[in-house]
Amino acid sequence: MENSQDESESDEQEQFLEMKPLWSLAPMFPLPMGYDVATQSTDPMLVFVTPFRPCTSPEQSPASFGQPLPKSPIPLKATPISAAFPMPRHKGGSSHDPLKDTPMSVAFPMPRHKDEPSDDPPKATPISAAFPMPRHKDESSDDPLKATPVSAAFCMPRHKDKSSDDPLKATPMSRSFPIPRHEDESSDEDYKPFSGQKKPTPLKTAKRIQQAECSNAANTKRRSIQRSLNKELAFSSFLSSDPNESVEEAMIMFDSLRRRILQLDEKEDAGKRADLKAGSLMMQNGLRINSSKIIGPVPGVEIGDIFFFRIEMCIVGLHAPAMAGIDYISAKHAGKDEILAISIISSGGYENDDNDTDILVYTGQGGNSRHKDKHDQKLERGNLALMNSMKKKSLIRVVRSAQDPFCNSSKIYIYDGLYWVEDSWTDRAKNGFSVFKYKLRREPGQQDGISVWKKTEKWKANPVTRNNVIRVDISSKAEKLPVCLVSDVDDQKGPSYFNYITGVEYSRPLSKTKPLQSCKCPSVCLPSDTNCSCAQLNCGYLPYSANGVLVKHIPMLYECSSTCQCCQNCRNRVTQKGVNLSFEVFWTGDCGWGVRSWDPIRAGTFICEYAGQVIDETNMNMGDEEDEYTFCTSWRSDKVSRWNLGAELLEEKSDNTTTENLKRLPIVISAKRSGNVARFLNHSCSPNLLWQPVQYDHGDDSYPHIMFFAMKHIPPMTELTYDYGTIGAPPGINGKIPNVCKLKPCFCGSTNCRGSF
DNA sequence: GTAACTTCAATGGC
DNA sequence: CGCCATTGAAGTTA
Repeated sequence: MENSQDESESDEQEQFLEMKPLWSLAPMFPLPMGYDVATQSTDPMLVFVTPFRPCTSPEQSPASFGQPLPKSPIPLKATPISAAFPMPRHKGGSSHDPLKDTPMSVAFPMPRHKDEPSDDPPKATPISAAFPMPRHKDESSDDPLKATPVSAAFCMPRHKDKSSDDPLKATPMSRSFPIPRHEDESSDEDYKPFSGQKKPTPLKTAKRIQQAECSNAANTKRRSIQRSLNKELAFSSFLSSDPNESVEEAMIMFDSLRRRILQLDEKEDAGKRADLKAGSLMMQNGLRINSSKIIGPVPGVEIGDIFFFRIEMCIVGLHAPAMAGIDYISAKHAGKDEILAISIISSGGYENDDNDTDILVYTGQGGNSRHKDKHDQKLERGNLALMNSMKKKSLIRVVRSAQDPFCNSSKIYIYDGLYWVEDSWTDRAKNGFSVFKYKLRREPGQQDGISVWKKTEKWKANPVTRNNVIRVDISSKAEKLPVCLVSDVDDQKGPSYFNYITGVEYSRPLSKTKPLQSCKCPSVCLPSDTNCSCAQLNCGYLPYSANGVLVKHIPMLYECSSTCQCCQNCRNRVTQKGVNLSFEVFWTGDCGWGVRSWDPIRAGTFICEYAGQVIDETNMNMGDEEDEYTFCTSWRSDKVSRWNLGAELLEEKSDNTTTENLKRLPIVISAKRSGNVARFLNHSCSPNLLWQPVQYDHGDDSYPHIMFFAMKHIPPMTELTYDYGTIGAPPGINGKIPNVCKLKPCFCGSTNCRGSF
């Protein structure tokens, strides 16, 4: 994986090569950066073994060679544009550029919402108040607030009374500061954020109760479960000063909450709209970012970032309205006499499907309510804002949507950067009423967004259309989908030879002390069935959501086994069914070969197993040299525990058992001679994958399968990485293997990079 | 196909 | 005018 590439070790490799022809295409190559390969060791994670899977044999698939591609091997996700400020307009118009005129204004905090939680929720409140805020560059302003900049900051729950210091008036910026509140935290009731009613305000108590009663009566059958956050835990979140990290944390927290709420609700047979529950819980607790509306890029959100729910874009400040497709800044807050559009979401209804991804024809809003009479669209609200933006040549963020390839009923939203309105006219909708149309053009010079999707969709349909393919399928059909080997850089022929297998191979028998789990559930295991013995093993819940995503990281995950009575469609069988994504192994440059996916990946999705030969740590000797193709469990990233944070916020008390109980396992897996795509996963200090021990085919818990899952939503063509390193390498290994502690320089590029691993 | 749900800007009362 | 409670608009999700 990382740096030292295969190529480095020539000697050994040659031997391998000789033995197997297969796809030996890849002879060795010069070492990339001069590392001494021999010393590289990875040390890391846990490991273990599992049942075996036959090694696949190698019949090679015909390698196809593509033509040279432009080089930019990796679409870096650097933050494009200036992360902080809106870009200068392009051609004419600069003078009108709203941005220039009033830069600050864009950063104004939005008006608060009256009923912020503060008043009532004794429980809900505090949280955010303590967060430091992330800063970003706009500080420039002369704003007195200097200290903490701005907008980027989290919005906190505010309190209404304290008016005097009300930020609004005096210094707009300040609003975004977290302000701890004390007083009224205690309100009379035990408010739970997501009760059926809307946010209560004290004065409305009577009405609220009334509403609640009504709604309870109406909902006898589908109970709405109230949940609240554990404040103490919430404190620890969002501490980063880096907008990218803050956004990441908010997104991770949201989905963790959402998955856990769904899991809890399903157990009580009341699951519904967990996205809204998680979202409003965060909003009401001030756990959101970039709440001040701004024109231009949103700090921490990059072009190409994907979202699976509308409310996610609201939480990170990309697009505030919960439903409306056009977000705009009101005249008052913009300090102007007109409202201006700041972002739109194209849901796909009118998408012109030319391959021209720089143009978007967008339909205005309104006139199409299902509950009221249809009518002509009016030039007001979003429609008016877009018209004003056209006149001012003001930039607008555009979010496009695509069908989720793994879920027919859902959509994925892709942030595609800045556009400006070039033209507008009225048109006649199918229902006969008139609608506004706006032609938007993408600002040139931005990194790829939706255009990446067009390419990957084509490649998925036919991998040969991918340029610079070295081999169409290095798995030789061992995987359900081809694993493409590509290099957008000349001179790379491929990694040295290895045998592609999809699982682990054991060198000695596993302990049979513990019987295989076997539930008696008929058909499929159900979340509400408290008798399911498999659910009991997994801390009392089915570990996956209905769509197969991992809910929480747990010490050991037990999937249903061959002795369970449930069928293959049971939701508790996920990793045992193998890889489901279209991967490509590509040349990264500094980090050697890496892995990325042509599919968009939702947080919690199963990625792949760490396949290889299981070596018992205690049996390792000098001959078993640790190298970059070795997996062990010594290093655990703290990000893994943070991945569970949202879920833990819902618990009555914080039991850190999940993460604390993780013990190092004796298993060590070597993927040097045999392995799968996982052997090419690189290290990153800011990883997007985590590994989870999983058992389904044997009872030896010291040697579980090591399964990788996505920690966040991962756009197509983004490198997949996990955090591993030598820090914390087991003493046993250190003693036996020289050089194991030698750190390798890290090129992950994340802001919190440790520099080496 | 329907039901249930959200946030925010605008409005209107005091 | 300022404050704030209420209303209406917008569409997504399962």
